[in-house]
Amino acid sequence: MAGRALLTQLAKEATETVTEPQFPDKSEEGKGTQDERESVTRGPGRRLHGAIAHKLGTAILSGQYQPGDILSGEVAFAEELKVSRSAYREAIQVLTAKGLVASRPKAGTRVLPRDRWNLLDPEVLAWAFAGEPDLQFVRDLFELRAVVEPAAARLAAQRRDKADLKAMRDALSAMRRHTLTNDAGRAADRDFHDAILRASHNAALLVLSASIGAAVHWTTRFKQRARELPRNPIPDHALVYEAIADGNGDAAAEAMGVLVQLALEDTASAIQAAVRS
Amino acid sequence: MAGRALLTQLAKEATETVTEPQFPDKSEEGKGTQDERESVTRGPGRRLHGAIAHKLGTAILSGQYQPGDILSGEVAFAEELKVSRSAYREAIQVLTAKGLVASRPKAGTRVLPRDRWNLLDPEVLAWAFAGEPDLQFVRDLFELRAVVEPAAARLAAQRRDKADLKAMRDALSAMRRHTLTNDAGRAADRDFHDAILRASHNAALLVLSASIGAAVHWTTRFKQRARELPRNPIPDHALVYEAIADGNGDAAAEAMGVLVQLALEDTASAIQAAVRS
DNA sequence: GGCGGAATATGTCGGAGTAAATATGGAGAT
DNA sequence: ATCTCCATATTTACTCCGACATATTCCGCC
Repeated sequence: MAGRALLTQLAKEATETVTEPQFPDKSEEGKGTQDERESVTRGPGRRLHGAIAHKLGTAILSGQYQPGDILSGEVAFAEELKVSRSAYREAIQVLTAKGLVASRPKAGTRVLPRDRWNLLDPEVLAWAFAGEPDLQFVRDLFELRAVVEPAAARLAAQRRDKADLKAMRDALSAMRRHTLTNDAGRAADRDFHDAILRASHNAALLVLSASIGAAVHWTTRFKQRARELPRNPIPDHALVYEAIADGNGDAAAEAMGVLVQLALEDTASAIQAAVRS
Repeated sequence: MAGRALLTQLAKEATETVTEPQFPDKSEEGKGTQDERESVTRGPGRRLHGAIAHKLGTAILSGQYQPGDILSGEVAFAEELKVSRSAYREAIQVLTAKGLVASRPKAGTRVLPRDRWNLLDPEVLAWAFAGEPDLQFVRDLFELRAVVEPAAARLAAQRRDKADLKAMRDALSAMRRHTLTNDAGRAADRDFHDAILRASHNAALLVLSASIGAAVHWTTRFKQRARELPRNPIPDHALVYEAIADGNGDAAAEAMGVLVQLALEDTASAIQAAVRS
């Protein structure tokens, strides 16, 4: 049962990518060379099929497998990964549920074309940003924010209740306390945007909060690298809050529009810097 | 092996979900009775775990299981369904991937709160509309359309290429030929909106096309019931096309805005009628 | 060229054993 | 006597294995 070695390696690679996003770990794709340091991190709470799904998902999102490619057969692939066929199959079911692959008897499991992928699924989003992110896709996500968030702010201005406003105030004060230079501050930023989406009282928009939040989180990594944080975002956020509190939908949409626009510019320049280096 | 009976029953139940937006198969099954229940009796390409996922998914979306509820254990539930634990587990993995449930050893499998559900996943959307649809959710989806589609039209006006315009023209002429009274016409309608989303050349927006398209498809069931189709939608659609062809983003967004607004009103009145009855 | 059988990969099954999280109980301290 | 803390027990999901069933595809046959 030497197969356990690779299993722990897989599990470690996939440590907590969804809820607590951290570095996508640069595990170097060590091929067969496995390191037998198992007891160090103990058993990561990760499930095996989740780890396999993560591995295959990132491989697909990074273009390692391209649409139309056919994966090796179940038995072969499972044996190669040193896992049982059951675990491999459950991982494939996850990928299938997210529209990444489809399998049919005799035909094998093939990667679906990109437009079938659920790119807004938080987990898929995490996989997309696990490696080198596609700059074009980052731009697309910001365009989505620029479309959705101002509209959500407008609705929020019309429908917010006291609890919504309190959530925004709390997030705002947390942002003031921690600033955006640390994790707590960035979490507060997410909470603020999430509170606005919630205040829109629209389930369909709220679902996008998870996707947008994930996108924001991953793109802030770029901003960190380029450690120029010239702008103080608090006044802009406060402006959005006050417009929503006043019930002024147009002003809220306008203020949120500039907010996203500024974030886009910051990120764009940060990406430029990253590309240049 | 007498358990097979329930299996085929499950498979049959799941045939109408049509998670393959690929080609709705232009033969259209011809059935005179306007779909109503297109359970074509035949459940061929359907997998067992897919059927179980459908059954549980609809049960959750319909509120039969509420957030926080704990499902019976694997062995018990699998035995109750007369399926193997493997099939049941693979179904659970699908639901987990879509954020509907989460399972942990000893704690069991519990239904997650609504805001963790991937409501925009096409399959989840289908489950949501499998039973009596939530009127509030329908309204939310139309608000999402009202937000996304005009913005997509504006981008499309700036970025469309010849192929995009051709796709729109083809869909438009197909709409003229078939009118919206039959499936072919409605499919052309979907194609038109899909072509616009594609012309925005934004992957994030395009993903919403599948969700929006599914939402449109399910809501049209209401419009069918209320068989009043007073408005001729062609001029409105043509207006959108011309604005995009002209590269006039503002006009395209404006025209698309009224289009969605009209669709919302039609659906609202149809729902009113349905509720009254 | 259409048709039917063989090959092959996915799909399904049942059981056994492992790992993890909760519940339980007891020992010691306050 | 009550509380805290820790070891243990138990329950449940997780993983593995080997076999059989089923559905497609492919190829030879008519």
